[in-house]
Amino acid sequence: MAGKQQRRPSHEEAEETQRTILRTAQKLFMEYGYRAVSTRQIAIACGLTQPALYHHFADKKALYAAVIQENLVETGAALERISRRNESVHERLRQCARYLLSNVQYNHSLMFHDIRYQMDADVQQMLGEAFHARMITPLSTIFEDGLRQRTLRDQQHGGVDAIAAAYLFLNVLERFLTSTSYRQYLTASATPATSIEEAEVIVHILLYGLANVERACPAQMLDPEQTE
Amino acid sequence: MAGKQQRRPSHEEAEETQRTILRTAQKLFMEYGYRAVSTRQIAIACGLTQPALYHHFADKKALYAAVIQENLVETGAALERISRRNESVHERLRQCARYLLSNVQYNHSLMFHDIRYQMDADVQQMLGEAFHARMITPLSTIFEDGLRQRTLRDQQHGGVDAIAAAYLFLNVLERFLTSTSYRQYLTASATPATSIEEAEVIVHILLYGLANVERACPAQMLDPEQTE
DNA sequence: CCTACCGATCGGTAGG
DNA sequence: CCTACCGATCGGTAGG
Repeated sequence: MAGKQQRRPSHEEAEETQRTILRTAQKLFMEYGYRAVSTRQIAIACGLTQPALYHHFADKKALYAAVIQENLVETGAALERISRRNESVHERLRQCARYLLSNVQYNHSLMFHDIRYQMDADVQQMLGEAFHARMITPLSTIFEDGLRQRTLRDQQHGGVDAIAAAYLFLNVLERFLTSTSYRQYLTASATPATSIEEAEVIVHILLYGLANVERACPAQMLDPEQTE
Repeated sequence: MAGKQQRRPSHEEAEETQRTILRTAQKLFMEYGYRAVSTRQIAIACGLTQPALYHHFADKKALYAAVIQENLVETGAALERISRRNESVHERLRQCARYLLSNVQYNHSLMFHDIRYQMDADVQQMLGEAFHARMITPLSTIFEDGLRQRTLRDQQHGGVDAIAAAYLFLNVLERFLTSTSYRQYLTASATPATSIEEAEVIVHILLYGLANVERACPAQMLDPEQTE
């Protein structure tokens, strides 16, 4: 197992190959989805033959799980770092939004769909926990700070709990990503925002909403009079 | 072509079969995605053999396009009806949210991904235009009313244009759908909201945000001082 | 609308 | 890490 002369790759080479596979597979899986990417496609993009992949990963599912896991760890580290900074809730959310808009190219919905429908139950469980620990937890600590400081509404005043806020934040972020891509291929409408501007708009809307506060009072809206 | 005795199905039977195929295919495509559903799976669920599908639809892509088209027309009719009512922006958005939460079981991200990566260019174009006409246009007319009345912020005051607002609305809606399903299988956290309650929460957050307005003033946030 | 069948492609294995 | 190859399944067609 220690590495033969020339035919067999050295330990370092094998490790580098593995990193190449992970990086390549990530790009393909995140763009096209699990089923739409074949093992041959990944291998060829890495300069390998298809069976060579099975030297590094047990099967296609294991490769996919490794890709997601690696991604969550990396993104999670960044979000945790930001969430611990000594800055306002608004500023930390803005920084998280910037990070995610710049560095996360994948579609969370697609990823979750693949995890749910293509992975086995044990892997689903594992990746679900990793997602919660790496993405939801750091974001929700920021929202908890806001709830504690009362700069955010609690559930009695039209707000949501910190966990739900974290999900909402991710959803709004992704939404913007997707809506610009809709628009690009639908009408090529002008949306020239940079990630920084986009992050600010998203956080602003999430915190303050679309309503003109001079005109409408949020408090009165909490008791809907179910008229159909 | 006028309909043979017993072997060949009558015109009416053929039409009913076609409706059955559309309904069945819709359920499967919307849940699992285009590639994950085989033509045999659809046929068996309809009580047919796989080649029989090709009597009603040219190929799998044409069937998928017909499913999406039918769906957009139906949903679009409901949204147009609501958008023309003589009620407040808030109330109409609430009703749209209720309708979509109750009647639209599909994942827009998945649908768009499939349209983008599995359909041919001409079908992409057609479905993209249908989506804009049936879903975005009715929603954006409601937001336009709000902008005209100045109950919604314009772009100079931290708002977005009516089209972007419509996309955002759909995104937030879908987000909530997805977040509850994340939570169901992640931690089984308590989120017992009905569609009606959920619709109200979503519209409220979209209009008024998560911030506690007694504490924070949205206006001052419009000039971000790019500190990293 | 069915039986029978095709070529292509898939994930994965044998064996070196 | 390659060559050679397998069984399964896919979308689609022929022909009645």
